This record gives sequence, structure tokens and C-alpha cells, in this order.
Amino acid sequence: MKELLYLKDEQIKEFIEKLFLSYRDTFSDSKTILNKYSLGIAHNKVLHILSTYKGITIRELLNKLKITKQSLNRILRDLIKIDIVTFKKDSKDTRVKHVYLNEKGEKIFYEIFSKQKKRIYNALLNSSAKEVVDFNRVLNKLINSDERI
Amino acid sequence: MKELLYLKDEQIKEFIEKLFLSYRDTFSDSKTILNKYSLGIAHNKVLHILSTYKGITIRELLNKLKITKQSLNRILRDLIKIDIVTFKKDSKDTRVKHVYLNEKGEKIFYEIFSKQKKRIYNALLNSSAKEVVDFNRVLNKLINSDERI
DNA sequence: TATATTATGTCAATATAACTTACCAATATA
DNA sequence: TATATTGGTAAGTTATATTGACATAATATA
Repeated sequence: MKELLYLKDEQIKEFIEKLFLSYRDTFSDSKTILNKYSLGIAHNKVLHILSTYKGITIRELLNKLKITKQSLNRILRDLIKIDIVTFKKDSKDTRVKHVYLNEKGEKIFYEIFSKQKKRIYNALLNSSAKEVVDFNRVLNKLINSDERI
Repeated sequence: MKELLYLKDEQIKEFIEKLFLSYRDTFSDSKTILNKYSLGIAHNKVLHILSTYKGITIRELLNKLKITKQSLNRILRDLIKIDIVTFKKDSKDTRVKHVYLNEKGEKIFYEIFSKQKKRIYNALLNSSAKEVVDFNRVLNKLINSDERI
């Protein structure tokens, strides 16, 4: 049994503020690169997911991003225009489309990611392995309150 | 000296994804209440800061939020319209305005906060005190890369 | 005292990222 | 065959933010 934890509202407010700041700053770190390719944060998020979940379907993308397919389509059209994504029909269910980054896409994403990486890398490098494990554990509890793919 | 930590890109990507999810979900938890008062996430953030930093000045608000004063003014106008903020001139420098939530404002913010609180509360309550401390420590390192007020 | 700077407010135009509503086609499944 | 699922698209709208310009009042400084 874990020891009891007494939580004041002020502490919880602090955590909410910090979650916002860590998100905001992590996604603003990459702005210079995004501007270079006329992309925005919305594209950053899609590229991130495409890089992690290779061959993800449109439906799964929508479930992860929790945006409408009209919004996603705007983003995908931009990515198609600059030729950094490819699609492949599912072999069994031909309605389903799998999305991939092509070589150019992987390169551009890595450029973006390198910027975002620094903040995380520095924070984790200045932490102990135990701290990182605990950080990850609490983070998982924060996001696993509701279901994901 | 802390033990060496080996970090793969995939692990860092995971952390970036989780930071996004924890932020997004925490700030979508309060949507029902915000809708009730015709407010949005931008208002939520300002109310949060006003609740934590009572009597904050406009300049400090701008520095915390990192938005333009035009954007902040739109938000403040809405808060004035529904009569939940008050202002007080600084006694020494009368250019400076201090912003406060009034009683109605504190009430509405608490309604909003109560929704957001649940996610954090549940995550932290299911964690040990040590885990929470480590979580906080890493979070601080993530956001203290650049200066704030 | 004259000038510069700071704090705040406002107008207009624009950008980004999302939304709602509606409709369509192809395919899969009960 | 009827219904559900996967994906695409169009029109119009909303929320949040931007840039640039201009204004006022108060304070700081040369």
C-alpha cells in the first residue's frame, strides 16, 4: 500500500500550470523549422504521429488527434502538396488507407524533432534514472484516465 | 553524481506525445463548464493565473501567457462583460493595473478547476509521494530551460 | 525641462487551427 | 439487402492568435 498523499488545491493548480508550460514550450521550440517549410503546430503533431506509428490509418490518426476529419484533411493536403507523405491501401479492407512519411518527410520531421528533443533531453539528462521512471509513471496515469488506440 | 541515463529518440518522442496528451486532456476536461459561461480555453488560462497570482499586473500576465496584448485584451473584455474581474491602480506607479477575480469570478474558476482537478488528483493519488516529488522535479527542469517571471 | 521609455488600450486586417452541417462513394458486414 | 464503416469534400463559422499602427498617460532619465 502506498503512503497517503495530502494534496492541496494550490499544488494541483501548479501541476496544471506546469503541464501547460511544458507542452507550450516544447511545441514552440520547433517553430523556426516549421516556418521554413510553411508548416504549423498542427502539421508537427501529424508528422510526429506518422513518424512513431508508421502506416497508421486515417481513422487511427483521427482517434489519436481527436480532431475532425475535415481538419485532418487540410493538414494532409498540405503534406501531400510538399510531397512528404505516401499512402497505401490496406490489402484486406481496401477502404482503409495507411499513411507513411517518405524519405523527405522523415528528414523534415527529424529536423523538427531535433529542436524539440533538446528541451526533453536536457531535462532528462539532469535527472536520475529513478526520477525519469517516476516522471513517466505519473505521466501515464495522467493520460490513461480515458481510452486511446 | 547521478547515474548515466541512456536515451533513445523513441523514448523522447514518447515523452513529447505524453506531454501533449496530458495538456490537451487536462484542458478539455473543463469544456462543459466553459461552454456554460461562453468561455474558451484562453479564458480558462487567464482565470487560472488570476486565481493563483492575485493582483497580477497586465505586463506580468502577458509575460506568463506569452501572447500579445491584443489577444489578452480580447479575453479581458469578455471577463469584464460577464463581470468577474476587477482592477486596481498601483499606488506608486499609477500606469500599472492590478487584476483580480471578484467573488463571482473565484466561484466560476473553482467550478472550472474542479473538473480539471479530477484528472490530476486521481493520477497523483495513485502515486507514491516519492513519485510525485520526482514528477515535479522533472517537470520543473522541462519548463525552467527558459526564463519566466 | 525636454525627451525617452513604459504600461496600457484600441482599430483593422490577417493567420492558424479548429469546428458544424451536409453530402458522396466505396466497401464490408450482419 | 440493409446498415455500418472508411474515407473525401464543400461551405460557412468560431476561437485564438498574429502584425502593424496609433493613442494616452505616467514615469524615468539626460
